[in-house]
Amino acid sequence: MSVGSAAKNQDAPDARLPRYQRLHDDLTRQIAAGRWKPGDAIPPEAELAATHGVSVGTIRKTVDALVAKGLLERFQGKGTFVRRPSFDSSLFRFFRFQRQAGERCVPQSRILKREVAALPSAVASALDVRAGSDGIHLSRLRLIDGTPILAEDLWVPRREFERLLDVPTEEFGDLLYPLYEARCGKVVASAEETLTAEAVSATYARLLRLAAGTPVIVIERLAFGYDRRPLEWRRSRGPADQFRYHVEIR
Amino acid sequence: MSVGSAAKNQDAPDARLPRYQRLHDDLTRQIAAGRWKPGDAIPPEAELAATHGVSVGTIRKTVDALVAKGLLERFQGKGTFVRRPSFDSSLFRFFRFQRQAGERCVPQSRILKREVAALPSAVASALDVRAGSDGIHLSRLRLIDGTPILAEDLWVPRREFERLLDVPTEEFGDLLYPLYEARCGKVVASAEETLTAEAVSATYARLLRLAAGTPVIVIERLAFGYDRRPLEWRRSRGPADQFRYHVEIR
DNA sequence: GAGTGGTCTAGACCACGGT
DNA sequence: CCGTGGTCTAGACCACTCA
Repeated sequence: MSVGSAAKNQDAPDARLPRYQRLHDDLTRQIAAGRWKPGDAIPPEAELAATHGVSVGTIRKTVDALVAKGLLERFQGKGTFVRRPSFDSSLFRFFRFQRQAGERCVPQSRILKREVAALPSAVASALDVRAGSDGIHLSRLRLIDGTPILAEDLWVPRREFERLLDVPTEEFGDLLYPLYEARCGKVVASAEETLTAEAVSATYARLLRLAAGTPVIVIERLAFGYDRRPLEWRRSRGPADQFRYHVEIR
Repeated sequence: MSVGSAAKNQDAPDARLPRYQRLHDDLTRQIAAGRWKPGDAIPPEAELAATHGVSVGTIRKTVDALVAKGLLERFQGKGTFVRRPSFDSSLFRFFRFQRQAGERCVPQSRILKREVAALPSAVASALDVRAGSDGIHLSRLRLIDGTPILAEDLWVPRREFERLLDVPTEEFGDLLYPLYEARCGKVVASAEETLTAEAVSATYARLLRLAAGTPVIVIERLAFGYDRRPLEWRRSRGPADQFRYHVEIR
């Protein structure tokens, strides 16, 4: 009756953890590894229960947690699906550019520079890669109706995003995360942002067409994959009077 | 066998909602009403199950949700307790003033003004009270080591915070939320914040001892009670170079 | 109607905190 | 030791979707 089936897994993940925990890690790993693509349905709960040798209740507890984390999505009568992070909407929830009231739009993107260079040490550290390793650096400007709204500098590790170099920058499109997914198989699932503000520097004043000293919001974002490993670091600046950043606490 | 026991409750809360939902609302209401104070234990799960006529599993599902929402706290072997929102730490997570690295401190508070006046219409609307009703308005300055770090204007509805007028402003202390709780029985449990930035106006430049035009972060906060009803609205301004606001997305 | 998730039950056993 | 929450089960029945 004891659970001790002497199952010595080589990566020793279970040290008498509750089963729903192990299931959680297991499913997370499989999703991160791409066993099911975003939009795919995972097996029905009954099947998962059978294949994992646990009861449906335990499966439900695990899936509940993954749904809460935003990894999965449930639809009664249809199934449980890997969530495609509709990141683009949540990312821009803090802008207040609506053409018509309430309407969202994706700003146009113009790549200003793409280069391969050693990652700045702070960035390498944030991305959790060896100091001094190569990265791809992009500078881009984002505009709405031709008005610059955001100047961005971002880095990704070269090793994992090599294929980004195959695409002409004119063909990058307005959003990068779909490109990461299509070209490099990297799905951005979550992020951490740090906000501050400063008086605009000469460089960015020119880019954003602002008077010297105008306040700009500075947003640093570290984006993570399904497995919570960091993928991309970026710093964005935009005119403060265009920004409202909304947060719920607790 | 049907559940339709023709129970016409006068406030018609249940329109065939799942029981864990009704329990959830029920417990939330009782906590908000102060049946148990922060720090108190609620009855054990078995007892709740018995008194509510549901199984323990259903109680657990409900309590799980309340724990996730931060209303309750569980301790194995001890019980389930109403959480005292240790708001003071989470509220200040965005400052980067540490005297020593990593160390937090509560800024000193100096009340500059207290007055009774009709709530500005935008504030009345945010607080969900009749336009034109009386509010209490406080202006205060918050300092660290004597350096002004934050200038705040805040409003609460007079009706519910009348007793705030009994206390000399010199005795307000450095934190308001504990005062709200002690004097008015109002516990702040959550909040929404909106951030933006602007060039400092003459008034606030003087208060914060900044050069004219220095960028300041502007934080508007709407604070809620356990029952999610708005309690207080405030707007704070502080020098941008003192602020780092950290957020997790998704 | 077959298949899916959604709700709910009644009870077993475990782990922890106090006495 | 007892009372608490923590894990897990096996199965019932409901609600929804889709062919």
